[in-house]
Amino acid sequence: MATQKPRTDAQRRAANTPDRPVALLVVIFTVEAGRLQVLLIRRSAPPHRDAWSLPGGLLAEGQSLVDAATRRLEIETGVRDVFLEQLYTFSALDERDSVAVAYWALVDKGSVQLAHRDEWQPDWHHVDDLPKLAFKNTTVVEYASTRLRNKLAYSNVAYSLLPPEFSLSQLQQSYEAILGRALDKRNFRKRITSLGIVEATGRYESEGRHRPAQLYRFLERRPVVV
Amino acid sequence: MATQKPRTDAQRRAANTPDRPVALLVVIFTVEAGRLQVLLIRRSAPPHRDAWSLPGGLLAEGQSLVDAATRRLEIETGVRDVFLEQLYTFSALDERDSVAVAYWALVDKGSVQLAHRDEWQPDWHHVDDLPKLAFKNTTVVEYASTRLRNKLAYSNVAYSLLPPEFSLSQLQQSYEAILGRALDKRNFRKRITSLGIVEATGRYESEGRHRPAQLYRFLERRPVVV
DNA sequence: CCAAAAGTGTTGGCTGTACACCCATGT
DNA sequence: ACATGGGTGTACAGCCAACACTTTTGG
Repeated sequence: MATQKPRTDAQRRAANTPDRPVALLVVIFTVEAGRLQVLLIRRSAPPHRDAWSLPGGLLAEGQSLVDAATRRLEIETGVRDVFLEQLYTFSALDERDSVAVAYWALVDKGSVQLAHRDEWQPDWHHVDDLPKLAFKNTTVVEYASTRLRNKLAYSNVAYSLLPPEFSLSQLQQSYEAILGRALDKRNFRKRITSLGIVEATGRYESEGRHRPAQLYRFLERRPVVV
Repeated sequence: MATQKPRTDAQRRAANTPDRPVALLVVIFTVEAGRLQVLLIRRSAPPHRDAWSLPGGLLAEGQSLVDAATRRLEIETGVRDVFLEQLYTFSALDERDSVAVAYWALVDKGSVQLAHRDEWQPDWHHVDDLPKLAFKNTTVVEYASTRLRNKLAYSNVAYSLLPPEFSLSQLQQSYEAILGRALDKRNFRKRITSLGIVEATGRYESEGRHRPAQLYRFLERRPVVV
């Protein structure tokens, strides 16, 4: 029967369908040093004081889900216009009767400026070496990691992990970090270039004592399914 | 920062994060007569009186999302233990400040017994010929149809659309109804049997004046990704 | 014997995978 | 000259798509 007209509190209680706290979580991934990392916040208030948890908060009045997620992402990292997608909606993550809508995002660590706060301090953590997390946030991170690994295979999501120009080696390192295994260089380059999601810029990156690398960029800096 | 301890109403209002109505929708698909159909409810109360909408309702106190979806599905169709999965969470579907969590399900029409009510009467509708729907439910149905078409390619979800024993022709007809195009018979049979998701039962269906068809069953009557 | 639906194989193209060496640069 | 990482081609296997006729049954 879907939703109806606004009701009084009395009506809601009578029907046993009270309004609920709606929480929003964001799983923010980045890749650095060949490892997949996730942004966590150190809790400075109970419950789970001093434990880590995912960034999030309650949905403000009149706020849409995607707005809340975009806002939270920008608050924590300073970045906008990156890959950000709904992940899943959890109930019973905490002891209360809340519903938690999770989003996930990919960011280029180089363009992130983490929030500085005295409390609720954010920091990056390796996904395969997480501390104890508050609530059931470990489940949420695992769910997001699986989605990311799957999505890597049939989309250009990686555009959001790297600076605008990058070498194919950098891209391959990102893939390897996420998938947790080495990829064959020739096959990787063949596949990526034949997918038509990147193009060479003609510029070269020369850093360190080796041959300069051709720089590429993504044709689209928004989600594309291939 | 995720969720915290229960707050007073005064605290919620001060933080501008009031609790919200949480609605649950279920997109229930079936296949019959070579068409993909979806279950809709005729609204007998405002708003959108006499329009059709998806079955749903507000989340009861202490109820988890999957429980609410399971319950709603059983209320409308009488069936349990079928494919049922979370689809997406929408905000701003209606004029209120609600959040709507949509699920989707696949049922075998033969085992469905539609609810009979004086009001809120449910009925099947062809997906490619929907009436005007209340709220933004057309969006929800399209989203679910897309998910279904995708999932058909790499899972055994169809187990939930057919009786326990069925012929490969029946299965193919279901696929064709969902995908909206004809499939090659030999390739279809080769693919399905080589996926190892079905096995022959040794029994035969003889109905009508033609050659009896070998009956098959799904090895697993729960979601499996292949 | 006719209508209706079941059942069955082969081929060509494409895609993915395995695999090893030479090159350009800076020190 | 050497260490570092960049860049490249081929061969084989598996998968998918196209394609048409024979068989069994009931009427």
